[in-house]
Amino acid sequence: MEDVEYGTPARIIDAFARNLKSMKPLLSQLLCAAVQSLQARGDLPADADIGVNLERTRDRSHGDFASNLAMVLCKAARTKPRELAEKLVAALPASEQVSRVEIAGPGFINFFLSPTAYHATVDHILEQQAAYGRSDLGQGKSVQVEFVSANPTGPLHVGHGRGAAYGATVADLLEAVGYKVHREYYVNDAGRQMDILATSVYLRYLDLCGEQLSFPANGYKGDYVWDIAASLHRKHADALRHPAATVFEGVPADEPAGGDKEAHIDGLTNRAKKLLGETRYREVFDLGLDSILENIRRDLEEFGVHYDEWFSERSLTSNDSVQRAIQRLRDSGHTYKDKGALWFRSTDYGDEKDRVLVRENGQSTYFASDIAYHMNKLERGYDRVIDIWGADHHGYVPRVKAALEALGDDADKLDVLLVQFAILYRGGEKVQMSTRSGEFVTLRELRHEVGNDAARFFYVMRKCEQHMDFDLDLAKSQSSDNPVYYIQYAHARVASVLRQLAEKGLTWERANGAANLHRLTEAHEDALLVSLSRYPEVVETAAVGHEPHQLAHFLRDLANEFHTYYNAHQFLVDDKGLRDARLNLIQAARQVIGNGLRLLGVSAPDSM
RNA sequence: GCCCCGGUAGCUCAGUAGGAUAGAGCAACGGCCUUCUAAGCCGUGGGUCAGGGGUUCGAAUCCUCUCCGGGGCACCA
Repeated sequence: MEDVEYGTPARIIDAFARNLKSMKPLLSQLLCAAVQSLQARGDLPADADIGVNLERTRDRSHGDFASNLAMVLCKAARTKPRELAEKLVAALPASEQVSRVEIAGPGFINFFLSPTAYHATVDHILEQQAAYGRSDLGQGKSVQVEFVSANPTGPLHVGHGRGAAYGATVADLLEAVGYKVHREYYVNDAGRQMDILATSVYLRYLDLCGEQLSFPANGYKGDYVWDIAASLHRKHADALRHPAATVFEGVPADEPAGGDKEAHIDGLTNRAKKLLGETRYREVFDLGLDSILENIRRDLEEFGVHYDEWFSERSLTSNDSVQRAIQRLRDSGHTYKDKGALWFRSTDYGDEKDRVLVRENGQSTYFASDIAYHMNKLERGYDRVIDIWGADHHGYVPRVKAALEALGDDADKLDVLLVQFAILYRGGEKVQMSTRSGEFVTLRELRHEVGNDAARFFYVMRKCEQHMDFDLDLAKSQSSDNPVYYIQYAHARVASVLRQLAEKGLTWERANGAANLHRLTEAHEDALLVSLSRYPEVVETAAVGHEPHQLAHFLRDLANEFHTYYNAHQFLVDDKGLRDARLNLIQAARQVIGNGLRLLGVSAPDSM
């Protein structure tokens, strides 16, 4: 290691730095200036690509930030990395925020920040409060985030919960870093599954009327179907009743009777439509749709997951979007007819096989609706479109992208984020679930069991492509083993200290604390200061990478540093200067923990 | 068969666009409460980063092959 004298003061850069909310951009500016001056002297080619080259050090002896710039650019400069590093360091403008610069190892440039820089962070946090950590990285670009979008054929279950928590947090993170976010739920309010729901409701209704019938193998068997049927019966009494024998007349046999369960349920749907007539059938259908959708909305709302728009699939048919999308694909020559169906030649765009747009029976497919929906999204002019799907839909990605390309749209504007399943564990045992039989744990049951805070946090604790083991016992436990309580407790502890202060008849003077920040020289205080200054970087990384787990882990670490500090040092000391400085620091910690938890949709209580 | 995701400490997982000695929490073991909440803190042990080969100054990270686990391959939604 060696110290190198570096350049002339550049007041412009420090003036700029005072307006910055975090330190990393300042150092990037300094490095840029150094590169430019080497370029001006001809020591570096003018087209040298700088890129991202600044990172937090893992080891404090390497300073606060390290840059591998010299190693990256040494080929272009045709010099050894360490020689280039020395030239770069010599060309670095001076800054109040930087106390020392070192060259180390193969050619790392290590930056040691001055205590002033960290003290400025505390001031920033206390001034900006809830705004600390927000940025304008996204520059107001618009992004649409579609998530959950579960079929309204039953209540949300724990699998949807992960998509809900993940999607909501990704959306909030993007908003925090300056994107204009539109949150949307795509309501599959058309199609065969909804017909099956309507038929299931109707059959349960007939049962309530006193008809004897055997419920179809492929019908929806959940209790909520009985509830909807009961509403239907309250409203219409026996007015919609037809003899079971009439309803089942001419319907193909069900599976248990050696028939085809699909043909059986479709046959029942057709009978229901015929016997009830268009209007009354639609009434049954809409009663099912509306009550389930209302249930889903309430569930998500209670979970702290809010939407700007509930987009109806049916609207795509009624306003001819589907027809228009299909027509555009036909006009551009990407379709063909085969076996009575209209096919989209998605294999031209890398899909495994071609896909049907319009079935032999004249009905357009779900895929056709989805093309129209994505066409609609892009027509609305978003800069980016994000779809969050369950991992079981991954095979669907290539064909949607293929369709967008065939339409002449920019498929790269679409990001599809796939969320893996969550497996629940209770008492060390896997909780068995089966959607078919209607035996699944609902999101509501989960929320009631472990609480919203734990559920939100646990769902985003793992990166989305990881299969997740959700430990219900841990989520419920009120101990330090539970990261949610651990973090919330740190927040509450600060509030508690301030209450103690008041009880002792003392007051906290922020300005005095700010003037005494140089008294914070303990190793624990230093560690806390570093973490607090990292927060904006963490939010940006988490937002840009769609990785809420980064924030969850950061908060756990920050809470740990706070608890460690709490145990090692008394805050409410007699020395007023030191006391106020410490109060500034821990209040800043409370603010950052609170800001982070809010982004994750978790509450930050002042007492527990 | 083809495609996607994963394989890091006994368990659950991080590892920030290849970087410096691979980390955390549980679990195990040993300590710390007359003092701001012990819902907390400190210490100890623990690793063939699934395995082989390659790319380069440098690989848990990139390429390739093999093995293991999960998921997907509809004129369903």
